[in-house]
Amino acid sequence: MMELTRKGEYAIRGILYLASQPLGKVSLISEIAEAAEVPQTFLAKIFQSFAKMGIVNSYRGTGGGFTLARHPGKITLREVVEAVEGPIIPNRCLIEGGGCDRRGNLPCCVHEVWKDVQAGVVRVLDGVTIEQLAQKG
Amino acid sequence: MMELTRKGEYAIRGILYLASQPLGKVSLISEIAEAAEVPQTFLAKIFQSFAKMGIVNSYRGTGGGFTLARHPGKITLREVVEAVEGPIIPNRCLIEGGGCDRRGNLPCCVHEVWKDVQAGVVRVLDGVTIEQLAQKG
DNA sequence: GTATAAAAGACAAAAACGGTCCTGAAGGTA
DNA sequence: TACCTTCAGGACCGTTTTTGTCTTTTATAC
Repeated sequence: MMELTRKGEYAIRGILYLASQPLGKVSLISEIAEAAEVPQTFLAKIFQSFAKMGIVNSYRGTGGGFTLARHPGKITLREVVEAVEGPIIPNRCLIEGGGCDRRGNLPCCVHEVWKDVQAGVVRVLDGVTIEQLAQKG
Repeated sequence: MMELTRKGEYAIRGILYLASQPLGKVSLISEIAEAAEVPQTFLAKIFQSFAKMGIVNSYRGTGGGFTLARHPGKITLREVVEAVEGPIIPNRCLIEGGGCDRRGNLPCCVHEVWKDVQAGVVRVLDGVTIEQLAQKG
């Protein structure tokens, strides 16, 4: 249960490669894919998501590629994971805005527990930057 | 990401029904399914898992059915969820026993983070019993 | 213009999810 | 013994998600 998919795994590997490069250096997706050992076309999709979320900048044409959009110390693991996997939601009932009980419009009896789980996971992932991860190697 | 499946949702609903019944009362799967609004054959599979994990007792033949195997205050939400969804493992690397780094037999740089996530989730779910949930519900 | 590189979308195999159905086994009951 | 009840176990099946690939388009540099 609660398992990260390959996409999330690849996303982390890809962004960590960028973080390991000199700040501001533009990297090709082919280069990142090779270094991170991820299928190139799949990684391209992942980096599209990153670009949309403002985690990386993308440049087209000759000399194009990707750079981090911010200092790696300002990018959290949570952002990276959520960019490709969507928000961290242990149960649908957290989306339905409190009307999750089957007999009415109140929160179900597990609602608060899922909120606690969510908060716990978010706190851990928000507490780690890709700079910290990159330093560990 | 990290979403509970229907199976987990149904599992909780089913066990909560049992917890709401007089202690020791034997309930038919058909009765539980109707009360919990879950497809009966599907719920039957779920209760098979419960029985294997020692959460419920099952009895066959006339007068058979299911009872809780323990007092509801001694059954945690974690047990219920894990019985049907498997162990809480945010990343495969937690299974591989430390050899998750691509360049060798060491833990990867995110390993400790996943351990923290896992520990956090487990702590929350272990802190809630189905008795507590049943009282609220 | 032309080469380069990312963006976007269509497509597809494989796995997981969300069930159903059927047979068998175990336990009562007459 | 025969029969009925109830759970156990496995086969099956449609749908969705995952894990990609491939092709076309768009933006940019030279």
